[in-house]
Amino acid sequence: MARDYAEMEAKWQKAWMDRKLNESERKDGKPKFMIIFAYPGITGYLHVGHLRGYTIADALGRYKRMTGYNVLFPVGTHGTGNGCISLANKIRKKDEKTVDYLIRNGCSPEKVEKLTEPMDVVNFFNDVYQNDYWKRFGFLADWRRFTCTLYPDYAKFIEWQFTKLKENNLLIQKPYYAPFCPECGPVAVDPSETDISKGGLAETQEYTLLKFWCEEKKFFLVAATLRPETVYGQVCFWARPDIDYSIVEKDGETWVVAPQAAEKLQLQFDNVRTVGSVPGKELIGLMCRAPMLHKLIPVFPADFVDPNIGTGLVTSVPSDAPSDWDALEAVKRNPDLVSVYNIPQDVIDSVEPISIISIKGYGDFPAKDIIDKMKISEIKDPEKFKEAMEEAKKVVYKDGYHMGRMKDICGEFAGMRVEEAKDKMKQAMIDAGEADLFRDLTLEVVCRCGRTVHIKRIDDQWFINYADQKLTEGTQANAKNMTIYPPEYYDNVQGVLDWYRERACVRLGKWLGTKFPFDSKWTIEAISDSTLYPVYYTISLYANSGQITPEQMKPCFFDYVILEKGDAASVSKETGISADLLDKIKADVHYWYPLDINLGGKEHMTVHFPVFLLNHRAILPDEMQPKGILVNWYVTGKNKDKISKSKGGAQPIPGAVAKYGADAMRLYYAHVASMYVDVEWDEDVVFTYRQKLEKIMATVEALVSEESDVPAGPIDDWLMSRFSTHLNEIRAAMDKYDLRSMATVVYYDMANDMRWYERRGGKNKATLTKALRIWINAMMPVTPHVAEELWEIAGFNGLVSEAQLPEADAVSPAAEYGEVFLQNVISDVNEIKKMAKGDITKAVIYTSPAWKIGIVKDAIAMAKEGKLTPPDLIKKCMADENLKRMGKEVSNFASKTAVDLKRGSIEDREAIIGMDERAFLDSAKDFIAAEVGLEVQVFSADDEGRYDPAGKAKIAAPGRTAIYLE
RNA sequence: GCAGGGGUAGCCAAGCUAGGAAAAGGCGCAGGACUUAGGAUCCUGUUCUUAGUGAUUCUAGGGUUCGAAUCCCUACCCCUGCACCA
Repeated sequence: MARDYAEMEAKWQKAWMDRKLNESERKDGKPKFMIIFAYPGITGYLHVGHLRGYTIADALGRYKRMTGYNVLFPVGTHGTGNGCISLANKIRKKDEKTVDYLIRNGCSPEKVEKLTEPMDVVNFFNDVYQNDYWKRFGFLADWRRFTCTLYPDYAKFIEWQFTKLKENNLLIQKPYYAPFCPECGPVAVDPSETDISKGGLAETQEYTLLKFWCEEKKFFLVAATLRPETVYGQVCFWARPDIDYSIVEKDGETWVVAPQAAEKLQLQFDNVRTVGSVPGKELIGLMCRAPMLHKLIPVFPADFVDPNIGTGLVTSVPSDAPSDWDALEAVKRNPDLVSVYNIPQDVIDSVEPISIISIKGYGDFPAKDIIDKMKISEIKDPEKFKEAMEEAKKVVYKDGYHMGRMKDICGEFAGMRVEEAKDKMKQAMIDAGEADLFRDLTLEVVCRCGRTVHIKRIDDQWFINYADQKLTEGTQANAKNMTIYPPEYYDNVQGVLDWYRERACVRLGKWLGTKFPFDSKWTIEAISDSTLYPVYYTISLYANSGQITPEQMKPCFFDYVILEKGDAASVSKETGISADLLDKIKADVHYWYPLDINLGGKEHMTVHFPVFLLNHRAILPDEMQPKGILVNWYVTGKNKDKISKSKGGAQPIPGAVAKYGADAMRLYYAHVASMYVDVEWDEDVVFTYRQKLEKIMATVEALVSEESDVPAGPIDDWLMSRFSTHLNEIRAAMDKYDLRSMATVVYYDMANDMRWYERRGGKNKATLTKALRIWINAMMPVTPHVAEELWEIAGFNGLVSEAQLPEADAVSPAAEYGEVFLQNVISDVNEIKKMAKGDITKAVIYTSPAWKIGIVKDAIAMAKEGKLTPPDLIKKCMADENLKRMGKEVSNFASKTAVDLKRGSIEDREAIIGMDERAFLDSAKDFIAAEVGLEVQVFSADDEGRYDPAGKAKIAAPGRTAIYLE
């Protein structure tokens, strides 16, 4: 049967809106629950992966609604940064890829034309996120409170937040080295490439600049190295003969570096200027004095040197650097050295590798060893050769760092571990004026504007001092009192808070965001303006409705409504907001806060969540500290990588909803795996969830349209007990926010029970009505549209989204046990039937003899007194003359019973004993016969006239029938 | 490097913070029912063995225990985050 999901969804979404279910109002005295998901940054269209966490948040909110809470689930977006600026720029320039991307995701060409201003982009995506994603998924979010970090009222809130940080002495200034675009200012370099167009994997490395004095020319050749500990192994120096180098003046010294490096130096040091240039080939053959060694070494030509990396000059340590080893071998065979550069042969000959570091598993020259081991000399393809060299470098560096020890030749550093020597030698050379520090990126990084990004020193950078000890400890203490899932993160967050240091909180350049209130040349950066914001959702309602204006939202306003500082009259006077309204807002803030759950993707574990906690601790009082954090893992692409929003290719959300229906997607997210593992996106899996839902809908429809009304019997008791059990399971699971377990119960266990009830002939109207009310209600959090539809079909009043989940009745193990027993009998018969040879037409079932029941009863009684042991039980049995006559059979059974009872629960055993198996099976005889396809006879093992040709009956025990087939 | 997570049957995935069921559930596969064309539904089965209560399994190897997928140790392998990125 084809269902129009879109129509069904729209119908119920409208019904919810009409009833204003999503609009959360303070209800004094009613318990509240406030949940948010970490709002998304506006970087383009979202994909099916993002909806995982959002959907879970909505489902949790809905669950809380149906269990007595007044729920607030607000949403917003984060537009800070330059994503929207660059997107608008690209659109303005009609960048083909960008336009394509927009159109492919459903933006009309006319609309694309209009997205040329950053705020247009912001507003466009704010609309897309709310209307095309969240509303389509049926979220009961309070849209009236929607906020965006670029709204003027939000900015007022951020200004206030920073005022508070400053008052608390948590803002500090110090120099900082940042990736910097000459056009846009500092940029974020990270794999998601939000700010940049190339080089997201680049890292900032700290090089040691080594100064080599060249007496002949009166200048320093300056090399950059990552391994200052290897200076004792320097034997020569590499320069590119085919490029020109720059001569720069720095603090009265003359340095030679590649022109690219000269540019970078100017960004990181004062008083650097380029004063001339020198061709690389003129450097070849010069002798220069190596730092630390204080020995003259020759400059040799090398073409592996990259002028874009470091200084474009390299000191050579062939013993430990594979490329140096390789280049040295090559240069020694190069006749140009003598003929072109006039280097004396004895100088060339004197250059020999020096062994300086001993590493377990390597010989004197680790560089040579790794080259041999990886058989790099045999690689012909230049690209692959280069890659192999890189790999070799990494391996030998890493092994050297961890396992290496400095050899005796290394002066005062001899015997030290490399890890330790590295810093000490670096510092020694800096102190001696032979070295300096320099930072560079490992890859070329290009800003979204097209300019190349370099590291720049920024002197007056503002930081939030997250290293503050009191703040850290206070935050850690709060985190210990919070509900944090998964449990690993509960433990882990303590350590994360420990290593949190000062964090840059503002940046220069053209960025969207709030201006730094103490110096407007700075803009508050993206992480720092998204830490305390959940509390703002309690206020945004009033700004959005125009009851208060940004101009009125002065610090004293926030002080009053959030921190309860000041008095209404004077704040009212200063802001122009009526005292009544001030008090109303204040009451709202303190009704909804603290935040109960902040849910976000796992990427937030070391970024957003810690600063979220820290800022709350820094600014808000104890009673407003957050209560919970939930972390969700990703939906990944086929190759286990995160589905990238920028790279496209992922299923656009509106298409997926149209194809599978919102509820199938919701069920998929809730049930496909634990929240705490990554899931590979697979449309076929979503489809099976859709089928599952359709099956359930068909089942309910069939049950509702059932005409007959069979009187209630044991199977009705069974179903009611099962549903009570399930209600308990649901509540237990949701106490741990375990949506997946809850969904298993609702969509699988309960569905199976309904099917079994029907199979057993259950058709009692009252039972069905009660069961359906529970079942459909339990579906509401995960599949609200389907639940509403079924709720209506079943004839229940109102909206299920407003209904309260019934409390569980008492669970009856006895009522549940009968069916378990029955299923065991059937599966045993089937099992034996499979094994038996020949035609089987009849099954004879024997129930336990009375004496065994008696023994179990005795055993239970003894167990309850806590003195059940096999010998005692046997003794008691043997006191009975009738039992004694059966001897060994009795003692065997008794000891087995005693052991069994120690494991299983006594309640279950009592349920078994409490049942008249014979009567029960008699009543179910026809059902068994139909299930196994055999004629069925039932006897008690005690029946005198039983049919028992194989003598099977004696095997029968309570809970376990004996079976004979023929 | 620093910090952390994990290896479960053909696949996905529970269970493993409280040790006691060949190991939930789903998918896939096989057989059957129904009855038909739908990416159906419903039963049954899906380690080996066997007229059922047996044997061997949860990366590998040790250990603790009456008993371990679950606790401890070792090895191998995989993965994640790491700060002006939300």
